[in-house]
Amino acid sequence: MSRSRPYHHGDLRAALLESAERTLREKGVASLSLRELARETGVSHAAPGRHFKDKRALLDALALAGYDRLARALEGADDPSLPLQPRLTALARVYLAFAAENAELLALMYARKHEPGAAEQMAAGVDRTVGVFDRVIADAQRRGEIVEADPERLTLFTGAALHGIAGFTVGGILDPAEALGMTDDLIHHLLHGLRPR
Amino acid sequence: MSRSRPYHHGDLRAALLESAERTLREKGVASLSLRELARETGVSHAAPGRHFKDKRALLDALALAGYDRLARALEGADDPSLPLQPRLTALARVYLAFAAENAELLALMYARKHEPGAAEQMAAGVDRTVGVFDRVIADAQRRGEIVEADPERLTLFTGAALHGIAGFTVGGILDPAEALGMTDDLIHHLLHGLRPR
DNA sequence: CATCATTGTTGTCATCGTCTACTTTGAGGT
DNA sequence: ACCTCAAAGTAGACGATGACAACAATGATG
Repeated sequence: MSRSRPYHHGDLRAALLESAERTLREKGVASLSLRELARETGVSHAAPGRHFKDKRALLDALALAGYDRLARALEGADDPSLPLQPRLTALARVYLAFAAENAELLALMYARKHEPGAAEQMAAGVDRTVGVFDRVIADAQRRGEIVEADPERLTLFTGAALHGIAGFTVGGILDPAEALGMTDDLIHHLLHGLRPR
Repeated sequence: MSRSRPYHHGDLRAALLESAERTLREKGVASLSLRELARETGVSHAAPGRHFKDKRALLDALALAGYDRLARALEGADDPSLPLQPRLTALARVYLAFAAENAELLALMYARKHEPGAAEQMAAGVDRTVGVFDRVIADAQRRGEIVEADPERLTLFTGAALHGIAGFTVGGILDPAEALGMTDDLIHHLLHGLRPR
């Protein structure tokens, strides 16, 4: 007796998200279709509509989950007892590794277009990620390890340096492994500047 | 007598590209359809196929044109007689302004997926853009204005800082005007580092 | 002026996202 | 134990899209 799948899936929402992330990783966002997703999951083509109002809603959910994973990884890798340079280098490595392993997802996370409601949640995700770096900068400034200047701006610049390198790897301009390999150097130049001392 | 348009358009390819870029700027890449483009241009839905094998081929052409404009702007703004800091600041301003005015296009330019053939041309576009910064760094290093280190890597880091900020504005995290306003500061910190001297 | 590659056109196809109407299911109240 | 009913799934339809094929107009070249 082919015990055909029960009418109700159980946790279709999670299954869809999981399948979507795999497709995203393997074939890119362009070839991610709700119908194909439904097929893979063994439900009808309209079933995803019960859990995601839109295709964008699904992508937003994916991005949100991405922010959560990234923030967790960063928070887990932050050791406040370390001096500035090694502390920041460790975080940079985590960020660049995440970028290398989740290139398409990261693009989604930083994408402009979101569902009206999700924009705020997205901002929260950004804040949580940025928060880690904020603390590092603030701590360092308190210890006099960093120049006196608007800390928010310093965080932004630090983030920009990382995000820029990540963007190069995502775009295929830079090999991910190579990017990881130059992390030490990147943080060194960020802290010491390009000018001779 | 409605002198109906001649059978041959004259320069459909250029017209399509122009129309495509306007749509890209106004409504984003997601709502850019070949058929809609054909309608706007007053040709049949299959006509674009004569000039662009693919939708991606059109997007690639758009990106290529973008690289050309960006490189021109940078090359035009580079004044080799200036000392490092103002020279680099001027270039940074041009880059950030381009990013602000061509957000969607820039995303296309840095996109991963390109038509097999176009990838090399794309790389050439990157090289030309990077070349400007390469020269600045090399000149400065020759004059001792910059630390002794692999110049290619220094260029990469400089580009990363800029690209990161640009990415933030493209993603809507940072206001374009605000980004432009902090250009001086950005270059200052890039050159002098975050550590106190 | 005949030829014929270019550049258009029309028609068709599979796929997609979304909507609506219908069906199955199972949890909660009585 | 039964009823009710909202949640979650299904089937079918619609309009739009990208791609392709077969055909038609055009105009440059010989």
